[in-house]
Amino acid sequence: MERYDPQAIETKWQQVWEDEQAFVVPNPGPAELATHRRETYVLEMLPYPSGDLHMGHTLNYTIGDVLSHVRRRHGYQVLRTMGYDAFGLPAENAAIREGRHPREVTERNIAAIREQMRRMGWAFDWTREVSTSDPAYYRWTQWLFLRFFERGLAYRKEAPVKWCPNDQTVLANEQVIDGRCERCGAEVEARNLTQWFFKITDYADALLDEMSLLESWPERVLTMQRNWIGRSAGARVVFTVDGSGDELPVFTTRPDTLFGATFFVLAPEHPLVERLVAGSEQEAELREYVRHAAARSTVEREAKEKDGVFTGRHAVNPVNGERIPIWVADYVLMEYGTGAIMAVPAHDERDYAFAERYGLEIRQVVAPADGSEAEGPFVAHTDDEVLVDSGSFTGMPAPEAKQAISAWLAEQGKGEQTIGYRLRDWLLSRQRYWGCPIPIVHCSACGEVPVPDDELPVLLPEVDDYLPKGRSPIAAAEDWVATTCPRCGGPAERETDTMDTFVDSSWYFIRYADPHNEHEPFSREIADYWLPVNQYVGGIEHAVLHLLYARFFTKVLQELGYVGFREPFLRLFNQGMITAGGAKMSKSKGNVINPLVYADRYGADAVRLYTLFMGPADEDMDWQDSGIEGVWRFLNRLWRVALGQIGRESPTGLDTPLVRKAHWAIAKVTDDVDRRFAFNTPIAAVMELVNEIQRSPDDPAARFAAETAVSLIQPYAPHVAEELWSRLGHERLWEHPWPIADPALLEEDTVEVVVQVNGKVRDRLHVAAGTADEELVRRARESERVRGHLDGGEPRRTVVVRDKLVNFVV
RNA sequence: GCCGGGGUGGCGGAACUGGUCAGACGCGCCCGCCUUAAAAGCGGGUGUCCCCUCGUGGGGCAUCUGGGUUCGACUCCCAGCCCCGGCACCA
Repeated sequence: MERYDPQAIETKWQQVWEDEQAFVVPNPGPAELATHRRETYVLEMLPYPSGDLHMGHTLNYTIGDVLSHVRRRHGYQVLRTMGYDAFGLPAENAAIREGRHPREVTERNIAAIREQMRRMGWAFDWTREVSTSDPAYYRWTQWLFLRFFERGLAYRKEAPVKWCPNDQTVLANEQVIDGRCERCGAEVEARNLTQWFFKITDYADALLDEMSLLESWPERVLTMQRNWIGRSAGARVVFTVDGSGDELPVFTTRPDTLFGATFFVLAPEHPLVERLVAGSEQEAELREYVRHAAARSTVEREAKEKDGVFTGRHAVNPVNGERIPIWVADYVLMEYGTGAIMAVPAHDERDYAFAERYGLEIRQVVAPADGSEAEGPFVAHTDDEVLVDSGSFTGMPAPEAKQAISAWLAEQGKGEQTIGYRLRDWLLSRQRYWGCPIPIVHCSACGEVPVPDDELPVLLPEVDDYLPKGRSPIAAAEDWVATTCPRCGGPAERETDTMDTFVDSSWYFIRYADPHNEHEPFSREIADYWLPVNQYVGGIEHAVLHLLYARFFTKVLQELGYVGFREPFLRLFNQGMITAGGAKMSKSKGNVINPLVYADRYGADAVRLYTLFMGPADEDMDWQDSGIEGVWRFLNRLWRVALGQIGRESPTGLDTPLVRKAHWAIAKVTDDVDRRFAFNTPIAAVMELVNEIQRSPDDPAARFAAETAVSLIQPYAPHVAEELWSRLGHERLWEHPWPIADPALLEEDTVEVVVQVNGKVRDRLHVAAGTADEELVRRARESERVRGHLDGGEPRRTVVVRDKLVNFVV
């Protein structure tokens, strides 16, 4: 018999699919737009095009492939394509290293990864491919930016960044180690830079509340997004600086503890610090503390013990006029709330630790209603607490006091009830070359002026050096920077920052619907036809940023009238990580598994099959070479079993054990994929079927069973399935209707009923399905084995589950 | 610390809404067939302990630990231990 030769088979069918445009799905015509076909959109996260396809991609796209093949064969038009998140730092670094243009590096990598993806046989509509670094794409990223700008959702403000004075570059938090630059070791400085932001904070509530519109997202992702947004109800309370009367607003979730505020703390970055200490005896010490705090990484700030410096000044508590000392301490963050807190050491652990260290007063103002004493900070927060030592609010239950004190403050004009968020605006400026240019012109007369739509795209200029030198590398292109103001015609300068690549990937899934549109980013009709995405598949690492930004973009686009939906991704599936030897794959560990190496040895089908057979796709899985050999053997067995059926009859209307096994497998595979998102157990089911066929050479339904096995394995191993299908005399399995299990063949005529005594199985009965309870009990009591365990006594109780068991309790 | 997910044979895992002696499927290992031999393939066995008249025998114990609910628990509840992931001076 001819041997299974995956390489030849895979090359052959990949060519057929390409020639036949098998997975190309055209956009609907005007008539179809109105009626809506049976369509669905399966999307996998846009890959960054590094040169090599890795295991994460392989798992991601194989899951998507199974889902889309099954849906296509259920009769859906399936939109599914591929693209590249092609801007970004790695290409820029490679370009610097290799002395080439980032575009060249990126194009080379795209060509390589595209080839590798084709080698794996994934069914994408390649005619819809997009690349975010393509001017035909980023033109529309710029166009969308301008719409955000017009709406006041893109704005500039000064924001502190970590700065390496030696490398002349902005550092991300994770690039700062012990206050020093990760690369050169220079002491990091804080620096203020005017940068672009998106006003995502305006959408904090929508991003939280509209989670209810999602059909099925993993709970852990929703939780992470909720925590990230961090909404908490509280009050704004305005303290004042004693003497100057400067206002010091704070945000607190515990207005009920206002009478317990015994000191006040400012973040080191707080703008008022400078003025408070100017000329005081604490000035030198404070400056030193502030300078040091600024250079510290957040990680370091968290790890160290709480410390701070007294400013010598005092704040006035609006509720009782009390003077309390103002300290500066880096446990207060400028980014959250107002950058200042009222410290209530009796009811907050951090304030308590600080107060203990510096001997500050600790005054309890909330107590359990039962009068019990608390040790340390009393932070317990239950509904049966009452206020003590709190002026006219004394004795009031804490929840009520929160309202009452907030209301009182509002009356006095000293505060109000409010809501705080952890979420901050999205800083989108990057002082980098390889990104989408921000289409803004700075004019000394007119200010920030948008580049007119008909001048888009603003193309990246050519420069010699991609290293940042205290400003974006683009700034070196002086001829490009110098321009005229679109509004007044006077001399002006182009914005030289580029956009965060998360902007590029916040709308690509809509572009996929209408990728060649030259007049607009996408047609609303076509977008609304395909979207929202029915099934999104990707890694958990994007649980917050990408998914949150894409949700934000979609809401804005809906409000601008460009799309008719509020949420982009109705269902989300997060795949687990594939490890090797129990450890995350990394070059430094030398344990990277290259899927292409295995595809060369065992074929792409075996690699696809094994990545899903390893375990539940949403959990981490460990790669084992012996495992892929197992699926390789299975494919060989399937090959022999199927070829053995060529020329054999396939009578209809049979009811044999193999027919029943085949229908069982159909039901199992279909339910597992469609309902459970389980991809490992369907493979096991087909294995069982194939084993069964092999053991029943004389069953007249052997051919039917073999064809069913081939049909069911197609979404996983499409090449070998297609080859066998064609050798069995059929064609185009990829569009052949998905098999349907016959319910009559799933029901068993006779069932095995277990007979238990006190929950322990003592015998088994083979009876007709649906046998009446009384009959079951009668037969069970006749059993020798059961009688032995009943000891002649009468059962105290008898439990019967029809078709399953009889349990005697004695 | 908080949030989320886990803990089942030698290994990866199955058991979906509490119900057929838990362990499908695959790996590994053992025995056999085929072969001059090997590879491949095929057949059989494989949680653990005990008893025996050794068989298509009988029994005990087993899903991290300890309790509980139930006729019946891998599955539900309580307490604890361990592992993985995420977040975190968030006021």
